[in-house]
This record gives sequence, structure tokens and C-alpha cells, in this order.
Amino acid sequence: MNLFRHFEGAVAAAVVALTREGGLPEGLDASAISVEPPRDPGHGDVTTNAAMILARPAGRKPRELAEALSGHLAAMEGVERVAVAGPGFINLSLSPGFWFARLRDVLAAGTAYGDSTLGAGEPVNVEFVSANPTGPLHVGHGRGAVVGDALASLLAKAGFRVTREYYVNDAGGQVDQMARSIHFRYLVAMGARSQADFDRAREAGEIQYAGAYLQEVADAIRADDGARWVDAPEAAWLPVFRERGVATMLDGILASLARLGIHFDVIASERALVERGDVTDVIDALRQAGHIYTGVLEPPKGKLPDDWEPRPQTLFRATAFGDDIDRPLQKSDGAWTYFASDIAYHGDKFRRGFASMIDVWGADHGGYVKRMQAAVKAITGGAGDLDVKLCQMVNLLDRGQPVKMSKRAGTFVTLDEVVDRVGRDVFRFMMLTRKNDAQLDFDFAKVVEQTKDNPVFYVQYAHARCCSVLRHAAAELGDTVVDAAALAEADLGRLTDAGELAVIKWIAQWPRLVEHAAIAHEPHRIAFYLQDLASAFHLLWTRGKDETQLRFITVSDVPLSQARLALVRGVQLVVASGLGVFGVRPVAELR
RNA sequence: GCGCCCGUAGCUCAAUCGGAUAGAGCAACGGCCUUCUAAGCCGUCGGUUGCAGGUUCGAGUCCUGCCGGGCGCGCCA
Repeated sequence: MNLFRHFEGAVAAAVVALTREGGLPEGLDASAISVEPPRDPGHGDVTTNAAMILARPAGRKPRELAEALSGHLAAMEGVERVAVAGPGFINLSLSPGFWFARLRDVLAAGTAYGDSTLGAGEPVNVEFVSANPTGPLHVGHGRGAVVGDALASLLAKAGFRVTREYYVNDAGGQVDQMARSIHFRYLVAMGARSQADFDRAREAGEIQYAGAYLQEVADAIRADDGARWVDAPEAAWLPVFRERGVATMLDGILASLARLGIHFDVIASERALVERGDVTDVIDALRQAGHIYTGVLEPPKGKLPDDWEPRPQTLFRATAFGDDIDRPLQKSDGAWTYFASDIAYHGDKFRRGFASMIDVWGADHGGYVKRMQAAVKAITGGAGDLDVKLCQMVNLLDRGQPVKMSKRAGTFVTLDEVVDRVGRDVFRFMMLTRKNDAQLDFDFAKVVEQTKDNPVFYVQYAHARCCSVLRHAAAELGDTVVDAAALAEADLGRLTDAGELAVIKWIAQWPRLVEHAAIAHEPHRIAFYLQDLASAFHLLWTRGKDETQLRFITVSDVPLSQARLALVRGVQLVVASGLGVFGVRPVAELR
């Protein structure tokens, strides 16, 4: 139960009641009323701005209105005290019994606590990674992967029907360049060209993909086909080398993601899209709607590209949908631009039932957002919505020193290498400790440290500590005293310490946090929440060191122990629930 | 030149579709802690939220204009 949503209903009822009594005019707009936790806990547990929102249209003073509404709210079950404060806030303080009921919610729901019906089963498509199948993933891709996957899990927990999707850019010039690079290596392997030729071509920049990872593809083709492609024309070998390359690279990419625990529901191929005629179809549709014309773009202001010349192009009227300039759809050789096929792809997603689409991109694609959103508006008649999450770069460090990366020097750090070194769970959690559009420092040394500075450790430790306490309790008090059924029946009224209540209040925020993070498409909020929850719990545990009467296990008082162990169990479940959204496995003990 | 993102304590970052006195951690300073799992706990110091206007009951948040940083800017994806 999201307790704030619960009290939203109460506030709405109070407004209705007051209206019926003649205290408010009929038909006021109540949509701006919020019910939320106050910034300052000293103000109470729940606050609403209802009186301030309604005062102007009602022609009444905010505080006076607040007093009138308070009367109705004071009668609510679970409300211990109502106060009007500041410019007209209504603050509710809830009774211990109300909080105990929330803890019982957790014990009953398990890690499903926080699951919401907010999404009402609405389909949402989350497209992420979508890296070119031309090489292994690097750390930046890893961030996008984790953000996309966690966002998908978050939306699923909030009640949306989520599809995870990967778009393979297997149709453009990039994969052709990769094919040529593989072919060159193949020729060297066959003795048709020399290694010196290869090195020279690489130095001259004629080989765009010089990574050694393509050697295995060249070798595999040689093993299968022998000298068949040595003298063949490019038109003959290119498709073969391209397919082999794409298949191998994609396999590698998906394997890297699988190691992170990431799996896709749909792998969409750009080439298949083009070959199916989807691009032609969507362009035709746009043309019929009058959104396409042939024109000449203004040259960009400021620095002019050397080879710029005015040229008539097939343009999408993106400016009609909020973009700054109209965008080209065809290259000069007649092939579709990437943008054109991407329009078709998003059109395809929409036809498959996704009015709500989320794309996770690297920040270097930022300039592309407006045109894609414009295109989505155009092809869906305004019915589709595209949110783009741009992921900023990850700065790799080791003990504070930047890890130098260079493709040329071969010191390029792949995602696999990072995951090998720190483990999947640490990587995933760390990738979610910052807003997606903020740069993120990732220090190999720090992320595996067992100190409070390391958020992964701090949160995992809270979970491990809960497990440890429960293990000890089972040993000292007996299994039947601490099993799920016994704890569900515990007399929570024994939890009288303010610190204990504080932890329950943190636990009870979880359902609201899930909903808000899901609406905002911001999974990182969970990381901050888990640190806060862990902090409250660690604090309580630590107090037990000095004040032994506060310890969770008191052998001489089994009912008291059970109440406190119920609280420990609640913390354990909510931490596990949060880590579950992140795809991080909670640990039962720290090594 | 234009567009997008960002600018919050010395540092790294929070701040709930616009809420009350802008919060944590690190660092610094002062104290405590020998264990239900040790890697900690408490306190102090620290702010014109880049600058200037505007909108309103109320602005870090929205609008306008500047300043500073990052990214992008027709046939790459």
C-alpha cells in the first residue's frame, strides 16, 4: 500500500464532504493537490497543500480552509494528530498502529512489497544498448545496458507491461566497413596481402575497424571457405563477410549482456526492417500526410564544413513537430539515412502496441532526440510518446587515477573486463548511483572496498546484517520462534523506540518511491533510497551496542524479540526488493 | 552561430509532477566505540543554489536574458 495514495483518497473525500456542507464551491479543480511526505519530518508524516490550491478559486483564506478540511481528516483511521502550519499546509501525524500495519504489509507481501498497479498493464517498450554490431561493448554501453534493464524492471514493478528491446544496426555503412576490415585480415591470412599492407592501411585510416577481435571472424571464414573470396569482387564477398561479422559481434555483445543478467524480449534488425519495405512504407505514409518535401537546407551557421554545397534533398518536415530544422531522409546515393530507418522502426514499435516508448542512448546522440520525437509525433498522429534517456560517460579510475583508454594503443577497456574485475552486482549497482544524465566516476579500487563510502557494500551489508541477526535468533530462540508465520503474528506494539519506528517509516516509503521513480523514469532514486534505509537500520543496530536493552535478540523476552525480528525481516525484504529492481543479488553474508 | 544537457557547501552528489528553515557523504575539527558480523557512532564547521530579472501564496525547480562547462550540428550510426 502506498500510504500517500491512501491519504490522497482521504483528502479528496474531505474536499467532497466540505463541498457538500457548502464550505467549497462545486467543481473546483483538485488535480494540483499533492499528498506527500513533508521535507521536515518534524512537521508530521503526511502533508497536503490542498487548502492552498483551493483557496484562490474558492475565494477563501488558505489557513481557514485548512482548518475546515482538518476536521474531516482528523477522523481518519490511523491519524493521530492534524495540524495546520505555515501558509496553509495540513500536516498529519500517524499513529504507531498505522505504521505497524505497514510492517505487516511487508511481512505478508515479501519482496513483492512495493509492487504497484499504477501502470495498469499498459505496454511500455524500453529499447536500450542498441550498439553497432561491430565490436565488443565498452563501459559506456554497460551503463546504458544497466540503466535500461533496471528501468524496465522498475516499470514492471510499477505495473506496466514491459518489453525489453535491442535494435541491431546491421544495415548501414558501419557494418560494411567492418566487413571490409575482416576481408583485409582474411587476405592477409591467405597470403594475398602482407601484414605490412595491413599496418599501412590502418595507419592511413583506411581500415575503420582495426580491432584484433575481428581476426577470429576472418579465420573462421578462411577455415570454412578457403580461398574462395581472395579474387572475388567485393559485391560477392561483402554480404558474406558482413553477415558473419554481424552474427559474431552480436553473439559477443549478447553474451556480455547475459553475464550482467540482461536479456531481451525482442532483437530487432534494421536490415530486416529495410528488406521488408517498412522504410518505404513509413516514408510513403509521411509523404501522403504532407510531412515530406524536397528542399535545400540552410548551411549550418558558424564553421562551415569544407565540402558543403547546397543540394536538394528529401526532407522530413521536423520543424512542424518541434524540431529546429528539417531533417534529411535519403543519402545522395539514394539509400535511406539512419534516421529514415529509425522512423520506420519506431513506427513498427507503435504498430506493435507501444504508445509509450523509451530509448536509452549515449549522450553523444543528444542532438538526435528532438528529430526522433518529432518523427514519433508525426507517424503516430500524436498518440505515441517517446522518452529518451541520455547516459553520460563513465570515467574509469583506479585509486583516483584516470584509466587511460585508447583504441589505437590497445588499452581499450571492454565491459567484459570491468565485470571480470568487480563482478556483475557491483557494476550494476554502481551504474545506478547517479542520474543517467550526470557523469559517473567508477573507481576500480573504491567499488570493491568494504567501507561505508562504498554504497554497494553499505546496502549489501544491511541485508547481510539482517540475515545474520535472523540466523542468530533462530539459533538462540529456536526456528519456530523466528519463522515467517511467527513473525507475522508478532506483537508489534512492543516496538516503542523512536529509532524502531523510524526504520518502519523508511520501509513504508518504498511503495511510493517505486511509483515516483517509475513515473519519472529514474531508477537511480532507488539507490539513494536504499542507502537511506540501510543507514537508518545500521544506526539502530549500532545503538544496540551501547544500549543493550535495544538489541534485537533478548533471550529473556521472546515476544519483544519477535517484534524486533519482524522489523529486521522487513528491512531485509525491502532491501531485497530494491536490489531486485536493480538486478543485484542480495547477499546473506559478506566474505 | 544554433540546439540539447549541466551549473547546489572545499570535493562528490541529493532535493518528491513548484512546497515550509536547500540535505547527505567525503574532507577538516572535537569527542566516542573492543562488537547480536569487524570494516564504525555522535557532534561542530561549512550556502546570495553561476549572475540578473520575471511568473505566484511559495522558485534550486517554471519563463526571459547573460556567464561558464560538456555534447551535437546535410549524404556516421
